[in-house]
Amino acid sequence: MLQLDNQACFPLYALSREIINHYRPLLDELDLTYPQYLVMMVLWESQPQTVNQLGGRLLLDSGTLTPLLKRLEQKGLISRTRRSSDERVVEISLTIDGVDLKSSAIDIPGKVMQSMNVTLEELTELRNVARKLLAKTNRGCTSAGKTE
Amino acid sequence: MLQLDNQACFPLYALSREIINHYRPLLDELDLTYPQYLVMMVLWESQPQTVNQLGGRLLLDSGTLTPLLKRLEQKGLISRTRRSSDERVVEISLTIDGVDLKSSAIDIPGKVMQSMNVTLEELTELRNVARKLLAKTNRGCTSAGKTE
DNA sequence: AGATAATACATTGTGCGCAATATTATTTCG
DNA sequence: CGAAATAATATTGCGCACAATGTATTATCT
Repeated sequence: MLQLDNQACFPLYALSREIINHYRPLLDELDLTYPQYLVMMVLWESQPQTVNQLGGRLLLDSGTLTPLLKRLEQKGLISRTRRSSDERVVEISLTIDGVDLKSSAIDIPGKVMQSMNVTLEELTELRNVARKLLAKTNRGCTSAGKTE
Repeated sequence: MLQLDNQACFPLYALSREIINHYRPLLDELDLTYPQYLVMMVLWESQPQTVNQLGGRLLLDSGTLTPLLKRLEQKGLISRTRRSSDERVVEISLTIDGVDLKSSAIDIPGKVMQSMNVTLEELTELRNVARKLLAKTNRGCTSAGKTE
């Protein structure tokens, strides 16, 4: 019928923005945007990582990441250094401040859940549905998933 | 654990972008962006609508909509006219071309489903989960739903 | 080794999203 | 009625996303 409510994509698009809006006041305290927070989270998991590795994990290209990483560098949270054995590659490492920021971020997911007034079950359901479809449409890209 | 894969928001954020990326080549043929397509869809349902009404439906504010609507106007798909009985309000109507474009858009959802290689059941599940959470976090805003 | 291709990142330009603020028009209230 | 409050849209500025292109650097292939 080509109606907004019949589309699967619109609720997804709207909900994604809505959730990020709930992150915003919490991330403001850390002086991070949501994409910057994602990059930091990936680096808190494993470090250092190349721009390519970050992009593979977050499904973002250098056109998005390069300026974002420069901003994180300016904030003193990361360092960007060319790999000596391959000057094409830029390795992203956390600074002390970058590592330390994790402790301030640790309670953000809980607070977001609370402010959105949703249960863990609902979020888990959402996550599973989204991950399933993401895996289908994005063959291989998230494959670096030795995270668990 | 503050890991990317534990977050509900990241798969949602990534999947939302991923789906929109599948819309892109199809929308390119209509010279529409995804948000522009959403606005057109809302107008195809009901017309005319004020900027506020569109924003309430799509959860977007005038800071996003005003320039977007100007671009749709430039393309000759909509007209923007101040309501004479209340000069604050801008009414958005479809032009003939705007109405006609619907027939070219009618088969987009099916093509997207196909290109993403997902089933209708999966999309329905995704839509229902997303709508449920959207309704919870967004009390009242989608209430203008006389669309069914 | 030298040309060609491939790789990794950077740059440019466009269009969102959103906060903050401005502008104009209407309501409300004393 | 006139001032203050409210409402609807517009403007400005910043940071993504993404396409297209550019620039080094490394790999490949005679």
